[in-house]
Amino acid sequence: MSRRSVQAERRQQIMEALHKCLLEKPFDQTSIKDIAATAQINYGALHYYFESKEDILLNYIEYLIERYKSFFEEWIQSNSSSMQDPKDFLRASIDFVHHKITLNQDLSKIFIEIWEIAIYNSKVKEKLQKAYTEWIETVNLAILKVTANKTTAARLSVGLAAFWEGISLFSIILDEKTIEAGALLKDFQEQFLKFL
Amino acid sequence: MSRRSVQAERRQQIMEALHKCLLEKPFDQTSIKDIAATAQINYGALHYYFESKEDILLNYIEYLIERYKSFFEEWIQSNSSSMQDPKDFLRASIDFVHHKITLNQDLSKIFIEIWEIAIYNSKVKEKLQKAYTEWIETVNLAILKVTANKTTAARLSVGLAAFWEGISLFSIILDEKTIEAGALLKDFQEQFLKFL
Amino acid sequence: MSRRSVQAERRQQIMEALHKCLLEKPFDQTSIKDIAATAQINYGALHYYFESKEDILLNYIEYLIERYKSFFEEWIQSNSSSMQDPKDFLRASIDFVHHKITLNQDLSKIFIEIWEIAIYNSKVKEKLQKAYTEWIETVNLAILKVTANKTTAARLSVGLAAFWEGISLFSIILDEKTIEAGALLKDFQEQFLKFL
Amino acid sequence: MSRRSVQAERRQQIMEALHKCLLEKPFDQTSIKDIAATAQINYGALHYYFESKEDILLNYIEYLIERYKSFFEEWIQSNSSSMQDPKDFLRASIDFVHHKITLNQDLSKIFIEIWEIAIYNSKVKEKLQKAYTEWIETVNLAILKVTANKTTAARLSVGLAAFWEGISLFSIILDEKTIEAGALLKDFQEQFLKFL
DNA sequence: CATGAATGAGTTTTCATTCAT
DNA sequence: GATGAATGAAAACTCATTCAT
Repeated sequence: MSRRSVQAERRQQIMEALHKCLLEKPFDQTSIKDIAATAQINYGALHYYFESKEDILLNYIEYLIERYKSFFEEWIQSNSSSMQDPKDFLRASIDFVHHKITLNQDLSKIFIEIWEIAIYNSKVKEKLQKAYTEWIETVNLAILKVTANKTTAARLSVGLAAFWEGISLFSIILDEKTIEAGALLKDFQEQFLKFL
Repeated sequence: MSRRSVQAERRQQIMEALHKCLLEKPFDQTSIKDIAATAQINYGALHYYFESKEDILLNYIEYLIERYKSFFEEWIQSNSSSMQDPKDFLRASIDFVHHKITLNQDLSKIFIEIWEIAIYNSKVKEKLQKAYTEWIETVNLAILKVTANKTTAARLSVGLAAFWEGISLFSIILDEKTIEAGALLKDFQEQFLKFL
Repeated sequence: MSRRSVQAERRQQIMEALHKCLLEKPFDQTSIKDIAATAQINYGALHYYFESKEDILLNYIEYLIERYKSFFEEWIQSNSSSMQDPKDFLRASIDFVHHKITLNQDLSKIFIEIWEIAIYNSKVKEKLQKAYTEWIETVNLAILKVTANKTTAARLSVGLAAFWEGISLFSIILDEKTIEAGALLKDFQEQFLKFL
Repeated sequence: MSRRSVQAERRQQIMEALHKCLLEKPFDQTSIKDIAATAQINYGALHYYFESKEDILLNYIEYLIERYKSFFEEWIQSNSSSMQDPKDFLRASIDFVHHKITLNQDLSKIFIEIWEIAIYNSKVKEKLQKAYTEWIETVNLAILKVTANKTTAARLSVGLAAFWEGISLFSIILDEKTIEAGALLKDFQEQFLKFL
């Protein structure tokens, strides 16, 4: 394997290690040694692949966002041709988001962690801003395939994203009985599609 | 001043100091000395008034929740008599929530901080669960004054709370231009009231 | 009650509180608040009755030694007249020492604590020196009632005291099976009496 | 020097530093910084080589016991062949114990420190139990070479060890004039050998 | 006399980072 | 490139003692 790819491989390992660590402990309480041990890499070497602990985090956030972006795009690619009715396709897309993103508890946990860091760290904040802005725009474009009203689409896309975000939060901390997240999402989805 | 109230006064001071600190730094990066300095209290004394740093946090969360609960209840008390139409009253209540809670940026920041801690700390998680369950129930009762459909009310209350939570998150990090939070909330509010 | 006796009463309470505390924790790990709480006295008041934590300890050591000295002397007083044969009386005295002192586990623990402090604290060391010197002299006088040989008596008294001290140590830490302290003491006692 | 031996070297240094420190101050009053300074090692590094302060102590106790065990065994090795009469050999062995162990004041001090810690710390207690049980067994085996009576040997070995322990205590705190430890030990030794 | 609030030095421990090998 | 030894700042927490009320 070339140097380049050894480097890339190691960085990938470290990203995945941080991902695992964040499921256990907040970033602040995760030590460089924890990450190294999880990645099965010498802890001194982390500073060879990344400048600092913050640098690891910043790269991780990009990695995570990229991962889910391409995950969603791949799904779009492989499903867009199979459905004729744009409304059906929108419904299927929303279903995908619900199950793979909104109700993905690990992901939700990690996103809260990132939101929290973003509040006090402007570099992280920027990355999060960019990601959510793009995400809302993606939703917007999807809606525009079903309605011609730009104002409505813009507003709905923000509202929908916000609603998903809130459900994602609730589904981690509240009892499933209290929120019945799945059914609730389904209900709102139908109302929303009717509305268009 | 009596001993009893010195005690209470100091604890109050400490709560407010932590509040200020959390607007600047995450809890983990806020040292006991930071809190003490902000409260203008000797740092050793913090362990006189509270058992540990975690104890301060737990008390703070209760204090914060209690503060906003009574804030909301007071508003209800002083406005419930002035409005005849329950729908008007619901609209006014929602307006109050939007402006004083959902779009209160300081509060939103601190709540994200608490959410994050809750993920890894079960005591904090319990407190948050209780607070949100009560909050959703409050919203539910308000809705039940306007509709007789219990299932709808239950689901709407969770959905509304989640939507507010999401908007609250977005309003801290995203550009006001992107989300136009105020107008968005207003729009959804009207749709929502029409729906009932 | 007069002031004098209130003062004396409180000091007595504190001595007994320290005694209880030392059965739980070493002196260094016993805080002034622990002692005060055990004595059911305000912790600030301890400095009214004693100058410092060390002062409490010094007084306690004297109190403890005095207590066991008079305990032993009272026994001597009430039993000396009932026995004619000095050898029988010596045997009975040794029995008393074995059961009430050497094999008194609480006392042994506290004495190890005091020995340890004495090594590094000259004031405590002095008190311990005095107490053991007197103790050895008491044993010496008892032996002299049975033998006329002064050199033998002097040497035996030190040896006997040392042996008791060692058994006292062993009986706290080693299994009763390993040392069979009671039987061992009895055995040696008989050898010792035969020897005289 | 290899990494492996740097590790071992440092641990050794730390053990010796604690040994020196314990001659000055009790363990509780010896700070991690004191030990580090004595070992001429950075204080943060102590936690690199040992888990905690208690871990250092536990390792030290093992190190100390091991040191004296092998010290004694080496002496046995090099002297066992030169003496024909087992009684002479026993006498010589006891002489060795008297001078190198019982009357070794530094060692006695440190052992009192360890005894004291053992009372309140079960891990230390275990180590001490094991060490003394082995020690008594060693003495027992030595006596069995001179007498066939197992019960006597067992009892004598405990008694002898206890006596030495007591003399060791006394020799630290009492005046040499009062106890004449050397002569006393010699006397008892002869009585003891006669007895066998 | 009694109370308990306040002080701040001191403790153990953690950890990102550096750097010699 | 890889390793792990070393550094020292900073954290939470404890506590004897003082002193105003």
